[in-house]
Amino acid sequence: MGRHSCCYKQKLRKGLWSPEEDEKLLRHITKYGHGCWSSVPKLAGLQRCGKSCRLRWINYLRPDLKRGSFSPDEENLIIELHAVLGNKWSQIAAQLPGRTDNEIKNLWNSCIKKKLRQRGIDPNTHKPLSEPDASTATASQDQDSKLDPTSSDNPLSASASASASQLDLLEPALPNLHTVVSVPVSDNPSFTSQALHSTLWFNQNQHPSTEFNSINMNSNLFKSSISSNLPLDFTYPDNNMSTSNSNNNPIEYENESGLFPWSDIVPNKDAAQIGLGVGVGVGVGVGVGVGVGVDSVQEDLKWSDYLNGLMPVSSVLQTQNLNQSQSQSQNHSQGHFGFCSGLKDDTQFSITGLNPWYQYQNQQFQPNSDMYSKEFQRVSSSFGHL
DNA sequence: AAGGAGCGCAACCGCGCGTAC
DNA sequence: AGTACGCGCGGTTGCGCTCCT
Repeated sequence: MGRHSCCYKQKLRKGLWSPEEDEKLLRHITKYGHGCWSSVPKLAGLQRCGKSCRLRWINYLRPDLKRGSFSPDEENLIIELHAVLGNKWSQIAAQLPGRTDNEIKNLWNSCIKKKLRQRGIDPNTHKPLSEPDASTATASQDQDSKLDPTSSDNPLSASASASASQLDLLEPALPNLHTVVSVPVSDNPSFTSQALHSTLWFNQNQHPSTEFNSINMNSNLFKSSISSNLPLDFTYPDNNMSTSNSNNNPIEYENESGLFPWSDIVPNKDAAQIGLGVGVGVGVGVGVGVGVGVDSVQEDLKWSDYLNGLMPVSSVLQTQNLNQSQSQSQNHSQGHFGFCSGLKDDTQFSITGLNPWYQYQNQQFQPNSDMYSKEFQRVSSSFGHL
C-alpha cells in the first residue's frame, strides 16, 4: 500500500511533460492501448512512472477531451452535481463528457467556490453563508416579503433570509437528498413532453409493503432505498431521452450512469401513477428540485406549446447568464410556490421553478381536479411528515 | 519598469480498494 | 488469510502567467 514501487525507482522524470514525451506516450497508446499502466513507460520508452503516464493521458492527451473554458451550462451543472455528490470529482466528471475530474476540481477550487461565496452561498454546504453580504441579504428579504410576508414561521422565509437562491429555498426541505435527475432544458421545438417527463415514477401498487403515504425522505429507509438497490420501483417514462440545451450541447438522459443508484431498475411505463420527481435544472441557474405529481401527461406536447402558454416557462430558458438565472430563479421560486400551497405550511416540500417539468406539473396538476386532488392530498399528507 | 500578490492549471502525493497470488 | 501490486481518487503543491501597486 501507500507509495507505489515505481515511485521509489530512481532516474524517473518528474514535472512537466515535454512535447517529445507526449508524442511518445500518445503514439504508444494509440497503437497498443495502455494495458497495464506500469508497463507503459517502459514500452513507450519513457523515463516516467506508470502513474504519471496514466495521469498525463487522462488529463491531457486523451483525444476525446474537450478543450477550452467551461460554459455557463457546464458550470451550473457542476454546481448542481456538487451539491448532491460533494467532492466526488470523478462522478461529476462522468456527467460532463470531455472534461476531467482534475479539470473540474481545479475549476471548482479556483472559480466556482469564489462565485458561490460572492452570492452568499457556502460552497461546501451549498447553504447560505452565516453572514451574507448586504446586497444579497437585501434582495432576499424582498423575495421573502413577496413569498409570504405574514408568515414569520414559514421555514422557507426563514431559509431564504440569507440568500434567495434555489438552494436556499430548498433548505431545509431537502437536507439529505442524494438523488439527481438531469432534466433537459431546450428551446428545441422537438423537445416533447416526454422529455419533460424525466421524473422517476414510483409505483406503490407493485410494492404494497412500501407505504408511500408515510414515506419520509429523511428517513434512513428512504435514503438507503435510494442509495442501494431499492425495494421501491422507480421507472423512467422515456428511456432514451436525449435533447440539447440552448447551446445545442447534448444533454444525455443518463439512466445508466452511476448518477442514478437505481439505474439498473427496469423501466415500467405502466407504473406511472404517483410521481416522485427529483430534479436538477441544467443550465438555467442554481436549482435542485423535487416534484410530486400525478402523471396526467399522455400525449406529446411540443416544446413550443409550453412556450405558447401551456406552461409559464418565460424567459428563464433563454438565458445562460448565471446572474440572470439566479435572479430569475428567485422569481420562479415565488411564483411557483403556489404548488405547495395545498401542502401543510410546514411541509417544506418545495419545487424548483427553474425546472420546466415542475412548472408543467404545476399547471397540469390542479388541486381542483377531483381526480387529482385526492391523490394530491394523499401526497400532501405524505410529505407533511417532512 | 520592477516586484509582489493572486490566480489558474498541471502534476504529484498519499491513501483506499480490488484483485491476483 | 495474508501480502503485494495496480489502479483510481481526492487533496495538495508548485510553476508560470497576469494584474496591481
